Amino acid sequence: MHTIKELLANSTLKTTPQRLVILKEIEKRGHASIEEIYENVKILFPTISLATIYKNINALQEENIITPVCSPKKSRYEITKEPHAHFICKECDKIEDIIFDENIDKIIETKYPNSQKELYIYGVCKECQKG
Amino acid sequence: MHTIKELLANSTLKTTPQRLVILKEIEKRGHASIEEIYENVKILFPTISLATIYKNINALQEENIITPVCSPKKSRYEITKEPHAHFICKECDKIEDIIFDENIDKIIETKYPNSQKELYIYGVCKECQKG
DNA sequence: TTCTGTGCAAATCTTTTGCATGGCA
DNA sequence: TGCCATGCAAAAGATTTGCACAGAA
Repeated sequence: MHTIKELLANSTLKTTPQRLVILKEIEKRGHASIEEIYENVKILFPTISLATIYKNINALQEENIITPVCSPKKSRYEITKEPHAHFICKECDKIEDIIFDENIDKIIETKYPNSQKELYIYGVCKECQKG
Repeated sequence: MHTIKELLANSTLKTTPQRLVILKEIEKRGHASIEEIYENVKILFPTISLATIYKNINALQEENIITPVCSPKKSRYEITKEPHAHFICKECDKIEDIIFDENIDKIIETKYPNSQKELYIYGVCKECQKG
C-alpha cells in the first residue's frame, strides 16, 4: 500500500498540488469521471483548468498510477490497485468493486496466462431491477 | 437466430437500406467502431451522412439490436447475441470473443442472479506480450 | 397519405495542442 | 537554475440537433 504522495514520488512525474488534489479526489470517490474531478477540484483550486485535468489524467495513466474503468456511458478512473472485478449497472451506470473470485481467477489464468487482467461484469443492479 | 431484416422487422424501427447496410457491416466485422462503419458504408452508400450513422447507432442500441463493447480506447458495437465474454487487449485494442465459461457463469449467477451479464477480460494479448 | 428516416449544416460537447508564465527539484 | 507543469486560448475531434425533403408502411 502506498500513499498518493509516494505514488508520485516513485514516478517520473513531479509532485504538484494539482496532482495531489486530483488523486485525492479519485481516491475519495473510488471511481471518478473527468467532470466529477474538475467540478470538485475547482472548489479547492479555483484556477485549475480542464486542460490540466486532461493532461494529468493522461500522464497518470501512462505511469500506471490510475486505471480507466470503462462503462458504455462515461469513462471513469480509479487508483491502480490489486486485480479486482467491477460490476457496472447498464441502467444507472453505477460501479461497484467486487471481490475477484479466486475460482474465476484460476479459470482465466488457465486460458490467458501472464495476462494483466481485469474483470468486468455488466448487468442490471438490484435497485434498477426493482424499478 | 435472426436475420438482420428480421431484427428490424421485429422492432419499432423501419427497415431502410441505410440501416441494413450499417447492420451488415457490424455483422461482417464482429465489432465495429463509428469510423469503421462510416468509411465502409460510404463505399456502398456515398451519400450517407455521419449524423445518420450516429442516429441509427443510438436507435439500434435502444432497441437492443446492437450492444456497445467498451474499451478504454474506442467504443465499438456488435449485434446483440447470447451472453458471451470479450477479451480486449490493452495494447492494440483488439477484441476477441471468447466462450463464456460455464463455471464462471455459475459463480457470477450465484452472486448476481437474474443479471443480464457480460464478461470482459482486459489484458495483454499474446502478440503484444511478445513485442 | 402519414409519419419516420435521411442528409445537410450548424451547434454543442469533449479532448488536444501551443505557448508564455510559474513553480518543483 | 533548468526543466517540467500550469493555465489560457484556440484548434481539433466527436456527437447532437433542427429542419426540409425523401421514402417506408
